Amino acid sequence: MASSTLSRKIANTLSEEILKGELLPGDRLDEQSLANRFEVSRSPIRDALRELASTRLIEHQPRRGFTVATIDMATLRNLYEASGELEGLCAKYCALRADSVQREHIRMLHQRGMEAIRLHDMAAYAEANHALHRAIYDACHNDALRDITLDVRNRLSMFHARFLFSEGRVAQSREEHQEVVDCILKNDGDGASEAMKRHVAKTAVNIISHIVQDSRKPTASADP
Amino acid sequence: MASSTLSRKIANTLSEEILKGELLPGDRLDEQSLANRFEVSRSPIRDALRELASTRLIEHQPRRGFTVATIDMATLRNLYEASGELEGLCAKYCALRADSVQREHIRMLHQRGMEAIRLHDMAAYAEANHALHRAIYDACHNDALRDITLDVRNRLSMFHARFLFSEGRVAQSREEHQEVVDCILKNDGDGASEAMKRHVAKTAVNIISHIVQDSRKPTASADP
DNA sequence: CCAGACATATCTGTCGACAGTGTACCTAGA
DNA sequence: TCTAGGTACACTGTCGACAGATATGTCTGG
Repeated sequence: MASSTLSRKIANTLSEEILKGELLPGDRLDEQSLANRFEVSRSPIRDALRELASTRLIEHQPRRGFTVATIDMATLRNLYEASGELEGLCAKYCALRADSVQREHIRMLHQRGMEAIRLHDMAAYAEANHALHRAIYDACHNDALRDITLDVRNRLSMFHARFLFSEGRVAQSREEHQEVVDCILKNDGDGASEAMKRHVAKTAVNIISHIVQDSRKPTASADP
Repeated sequence: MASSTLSRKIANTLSEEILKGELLPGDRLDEQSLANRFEVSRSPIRDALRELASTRLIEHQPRRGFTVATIDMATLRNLYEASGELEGLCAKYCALRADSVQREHIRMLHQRGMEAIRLHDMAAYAEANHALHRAIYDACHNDALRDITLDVRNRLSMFHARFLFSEGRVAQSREEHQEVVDCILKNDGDGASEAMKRHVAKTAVNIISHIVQDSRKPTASADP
């Protein structure tokens, strides 16, 4: 996936690092340091940062540079609310419009997730989970809606990249997915929408409790 | 509203020109020409263009520069569908959460629109219409949802900036607004959502027919 | 010992310049 | 006259440099 320009490649690299949690919210993105690291001048770095800012993964303050996006609890709740509604919409239109190939693909991805659970492979489950959600966006037959929904999902995923699902949560998540997939395969748009909204809401509660718990830990300090 | 950096000012200026229809879809945005026009170097122009691209008002193709965004009919329909759902959500949450000041503001803006109709002042109506929709986004008490909805609305408005509402459509629009506002003032979330979706859908049909009609006109060609 | 002012250093915003690529025009041949 | 090839131009991507602004660290006074 070699993009043509340097800035595009750099933007992709930084994007992945943020989504993987290698760059954490609040981290400064220094133009000079990045220029040194990628062995280019500041120009392509600036272009890449502006491009990344468009996805809201990083923030820009005039004369203060770029930082990996941070978030307050209120915005996090708002984003999860929006995400639930958007994913619900995708699920609804998916149930009403997906063709047979797309339905089979969704069924298969759900099964792959269950297989990962059986093997207690949490990384594989996270992968299958992500793929399932994406397949639903793709099958809603509305590219604009798909793009918006995916942007919100990415914005959220960068904040819980470092939290692995617990086995208990995964089992619950599987059941919720089951409902969504059943409704989609039955062409039940409203059912799929409601099931997906419930699923996202429960995920939100789970993640938010993790974050609250995490923020109570004392920050690491250098002891002599 | 003087922003601190040159690029921010330039981005705002260009954004307004696109939204007003002074720059039309497909127009090339030449870095050199813009640099000459604003009497700056290409650097702040590049920054401004990248920033504008984040709103999807303009498009960027590597080594081919920036152009004012164009759209095909399928994407237009998708955007209107997404817009209807998003505005419906804003209306729902607005009906459930708006405080008394916000409700009064919405009622007032609706009345201002009706006053504009009585005076046959289409420009004032367009202004009041836009203000009413924005007030509803603001009162949904979810900034993330508001931002997403506004972005979609702006993306759409650049394509019908040059079509003035007909008197007939305006009268119809007023009735649809009445339904939405009534539901909001009654705290009827689902009613407001459905009314708003119907309103956007009818607007979409109206605008799309205008655009189809417009595209059938022969394009102006230089006759010697 | 703490607070505030000053000086230093780093970083961003902006500028001008060069090289490579894409486009358009012009010419030559069928 | 139309097509194909080549050439020239214009534009974007990238680079290095300078000036203004912000943040940091230090010093002095209370």
